[in-house]
Amino acid sequence: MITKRQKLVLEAVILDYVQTCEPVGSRTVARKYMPQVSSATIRNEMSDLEELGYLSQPHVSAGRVPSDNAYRLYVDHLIREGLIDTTPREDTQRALSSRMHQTEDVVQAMAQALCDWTHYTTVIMTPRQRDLRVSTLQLIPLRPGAALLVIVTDSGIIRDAVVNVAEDLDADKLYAISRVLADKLGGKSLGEVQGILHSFSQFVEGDPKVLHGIADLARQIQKQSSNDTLIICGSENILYHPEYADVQKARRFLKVLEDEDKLIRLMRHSSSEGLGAFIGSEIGIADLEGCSIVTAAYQAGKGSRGTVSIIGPTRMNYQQVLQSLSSTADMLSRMLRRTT
Amino acid sequence: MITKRQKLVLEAVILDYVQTCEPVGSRTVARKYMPQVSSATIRNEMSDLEELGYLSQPHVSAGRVPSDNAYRLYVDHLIREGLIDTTPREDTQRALSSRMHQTEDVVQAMAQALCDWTHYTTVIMTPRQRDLRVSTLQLIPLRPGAALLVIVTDSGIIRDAVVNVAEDLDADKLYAISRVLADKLGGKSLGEVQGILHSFSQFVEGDPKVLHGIADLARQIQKQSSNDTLIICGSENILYHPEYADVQKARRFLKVLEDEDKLIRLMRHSSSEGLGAFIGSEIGIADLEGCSIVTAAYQAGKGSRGTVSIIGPTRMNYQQVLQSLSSTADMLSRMLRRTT
DNA sequence: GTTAGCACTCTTTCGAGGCGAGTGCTAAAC
DNA sequence: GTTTAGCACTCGCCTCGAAAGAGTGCTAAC
Repeated sequence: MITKRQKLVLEAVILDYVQTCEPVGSRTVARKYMPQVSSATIRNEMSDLEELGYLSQPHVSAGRVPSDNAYRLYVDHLIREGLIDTTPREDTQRALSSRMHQTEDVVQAMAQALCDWTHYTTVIMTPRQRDLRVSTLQLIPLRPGAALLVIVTDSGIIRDAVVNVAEDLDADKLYAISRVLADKLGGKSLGEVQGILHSFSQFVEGDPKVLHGIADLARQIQKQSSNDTLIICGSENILYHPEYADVQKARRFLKVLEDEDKLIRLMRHSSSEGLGAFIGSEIGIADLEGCSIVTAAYQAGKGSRGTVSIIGPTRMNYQQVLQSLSSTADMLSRMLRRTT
Repeated sequence: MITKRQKLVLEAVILDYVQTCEPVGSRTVARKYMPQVSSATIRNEMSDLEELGYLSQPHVSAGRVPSDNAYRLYVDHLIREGLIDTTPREDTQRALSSRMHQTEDVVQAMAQALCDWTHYTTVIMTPRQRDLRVSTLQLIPLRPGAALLVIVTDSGIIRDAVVNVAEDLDADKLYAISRVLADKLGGKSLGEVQGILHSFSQFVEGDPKVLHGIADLARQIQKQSSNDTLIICGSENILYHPEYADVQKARRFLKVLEDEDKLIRLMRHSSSEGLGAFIGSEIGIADLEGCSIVTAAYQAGKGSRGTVSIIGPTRMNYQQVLQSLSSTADMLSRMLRRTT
């Protein structure tokens, strides 16, 4: 077990290291954080903390650097002790109040606010679309043989896809079909919609071209609903941090952000609700060595969960990040419930 | 006037410098590009070229580096002599053939292909939306008092906006209104639509709430149509180039790309048709020092012009870039004409 | 248990010296 | 008159070594 004073020393090291990105020496801790004891005492404590695996020395005559374990302890402490204040920041609220109606614009704006404020990279995953429920849908004529299918879901997310339809369908006929479809499909999740559409094409009698159109539509929905959407914002922020003074490293970081599938898999693994964090090697991606990912889950409609997360160097201001994420997730949940 | 052989030397310096990013010495030019003459001869030519302002030396015992003027000469030469082959690359065609119907997806895919292939940053400006013509439109009920307006334009670009409508309008009523509106507005440009809608709200008698909805709609269209859209792709590619080994510089570069307004103004100034280039200081943005922007214009529908451009270090493979841009613009023009 | 003192280690910084690349100039050759 | 060989000169870059500085661990005293 770790003593009270060791905790204090550890916290001091973390705070100072987060600020300066330089190994922290015993004298610094004593002077800036714990003036009541001498540097020699701190030195002893630090030596013990190193043995416990919470600190390490880049080299023998340098100060100490917190380990992944140290950050873990610190973050768990922050979360458990409820030191996170979810009051949203002013500018996030301003972004929201500028009366944007369309969900995805709002999410985009929040991502932007988040990464402006934290100077890290923001990734928001919108919920798996198969879990979204159809609120209404409509077919709009584009050109002979093609129509635009617009699906409005319960959380306000709008999806559109171009589908092939029979050549002879005009606007009125498409509208009639839309009404029937909307009637049958309203309230169903996008996942269910596929199955229903397939059974349609087996049982309904009618123009084979229309049936072809319906199958096409099912396929499009399948395609649309099977992937979650990621909104990535401020990836260039990584260049602000001295850990990434090496361009090679920055490039590898940005490369990972391009691989959306990998990120999505990662986000899905994050703690099922509330706040969570992957610290350093916990991420399990070699190219993200030295990074942490902090995530917060939000609810969109019933049962479908999205995450909002921040990726930055392990040496990260966890307090600030947890706070921002927490309030953002909170607002997102409230917003997306509102439109249900 | 510049002699034939000076041109050859200049071209050799440019080609070698573009490849290596190192000052080019006389011996290198003689050995690799002009084995028929000696390095001393090249040395004399280079000295003259420096006097003419086409070459410069980073320091006295280094090789020569081409100046902005040199690139200008070279690019003008390439364009004027018709050395640009517009045959599209295979993978660009593949991206297109993967049957994407929606214009914006196609444009996105082309941007991606372009920056994968060139390793520079691609910026595509879609045409000013006020010039787009309405093909059809439809109002879709979202919730009481709000509807989604979907406008399909002649070039296949789809715009949607949430508008406030009277509370008592159900799907059928909205559809009826849509038909009337589509009838009145079809073929008009988005710019004209605003005016027409305003005159509506003065002359049509009816439910004031509907009128309010129409005014709201006009405002939304105004907002949507007044800004051009930029698609930026591969901004992190800049990190691949040794000029940007300095993180500070890379950051400034990425910062400029975030300022869309500035970019749009720049794109608008580019040569009104065909190929054009801003080389180095011609750009006129301090933070883009050492960069060039090459642009190609494309037509989308009648009268509305978009540009596709590539931003990279001044030391850029202009031949390749001009070629890729030219063929991409060509394909875009053809594609967007098709859907008219 | 805490602290002062001190020897020790290791990085960082700075300057000197040598190396190499490339030039400009001169004089000779074509 | 143009081209070429030869040579002295310049200047950036690399390496090496010494000095400085930061921080530790240990010991002995409080």
